[in-house]
Amino acid sequence: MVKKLKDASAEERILTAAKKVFLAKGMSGARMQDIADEAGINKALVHYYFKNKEQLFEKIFMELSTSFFPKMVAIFASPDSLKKKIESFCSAYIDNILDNPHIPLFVLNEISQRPATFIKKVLKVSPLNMAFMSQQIDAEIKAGNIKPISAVQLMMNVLSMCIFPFIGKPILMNIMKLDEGVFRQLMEARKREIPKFIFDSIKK
Amino acid sequence: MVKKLKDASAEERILTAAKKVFLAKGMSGARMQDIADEAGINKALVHYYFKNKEQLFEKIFMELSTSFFPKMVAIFASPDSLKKKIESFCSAYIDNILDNPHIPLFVLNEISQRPATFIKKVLKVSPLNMAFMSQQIDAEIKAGNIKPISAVQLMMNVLSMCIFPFIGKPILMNIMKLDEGVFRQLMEARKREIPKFIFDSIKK
DNA sequence: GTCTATAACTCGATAGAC
DNA sequence: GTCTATCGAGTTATAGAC
Repeated sequence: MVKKLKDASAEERILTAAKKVFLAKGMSGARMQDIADEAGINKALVHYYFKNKEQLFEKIFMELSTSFFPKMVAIFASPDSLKKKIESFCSAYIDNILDNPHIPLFVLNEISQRPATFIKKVLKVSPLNMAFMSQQIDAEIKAGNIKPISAVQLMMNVLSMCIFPFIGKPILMNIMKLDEGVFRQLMEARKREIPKFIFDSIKK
Repeated sequence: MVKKLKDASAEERILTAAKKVFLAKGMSGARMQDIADEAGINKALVHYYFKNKEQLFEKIFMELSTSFFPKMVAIFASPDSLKKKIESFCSAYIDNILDNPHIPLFVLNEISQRPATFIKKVLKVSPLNMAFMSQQIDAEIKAGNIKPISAVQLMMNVLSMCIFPFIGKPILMNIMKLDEGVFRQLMEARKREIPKFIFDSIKK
């Protein structure tokens, strides 16, 4: 049975609140008081359930980063063609980010803040081996199916075009005179536009 | 006459130190003590030259954001062909970021934190009108020089591919097994690879 | 202009009543 | 399990000596 938010346990309400506050303000900008207020409970209770801010943050960070580094393995390790994989990835990944557009900036910012602390933890939970994908690209080139291109450059292009618009969203909306609705439509369209753009570039 | 850092005035040393500390930790993570230490002076002196943290931050933020939103106007408003402009932009802009690779994440993060506060200020100093560029793309399509593509999507692709690798640098280096030197080489190569990738895609 | 000392305040964390 | 009250460390900012 699905509980309403107000009926959720204190612990669940804290986690939901912490996710919202950390996403919006980051580790150093978030306040335990903000989280308690957002959860509608007392600050002391946050410490009752989670020993300290760091531990609560890490729990939220791991949860959010597994969303940002999703089960790409499933897509990338599949036996599909390169084209199919890139199409699947762009579509699934943009859909994924559309559900919570603040995750990319949050995750990349916190990782940049403390790479030694987080990169290993993140990649342990979401192993992201690009070697197979890289080999497949090289194989397609060798087979004469696509034009020569550096596999790393191509993978950077895919990731860049899918993720960056969400990171630069406020400024992009402003300089390109977009409103919230149009921005969303553009991102929906990118699920098809990016693969098209890529294969127009590398097809022979 | 160019002064050495140690000989620079206290005010200059504070600005240099503040730039370094804010870039590394952001507004909420930076400490006035960090800045004083980095400048090799007393904390009180920072307040003597700059009334408070907010004012010092804003000065640094404006300086760094004018580097992030550079004189694109000069490039975009030039009478050059679309191809020439995109080549010029990628080359100049990637060179620009290579000089201080932490600027993009810093600027985009602080803007996301307080869009209402900063977007107007930033765009007042660095007016970024994409309308002309957009019109030129549409004109090239109409003239039959390039394939049909949404101008906004194309501009997003250019910006994404130039900027994103610097934002995702720690994680990209890790999942693609790159070291610092190889990363730099890849970015140097992108100055040419991105325009090539784009025009392979949209040329007829 | 630069420093020491400290006031004023914020915030994470704990003690202890219920 | 949840609350009120408060401690104590850390931080911004100021006062005042030199």
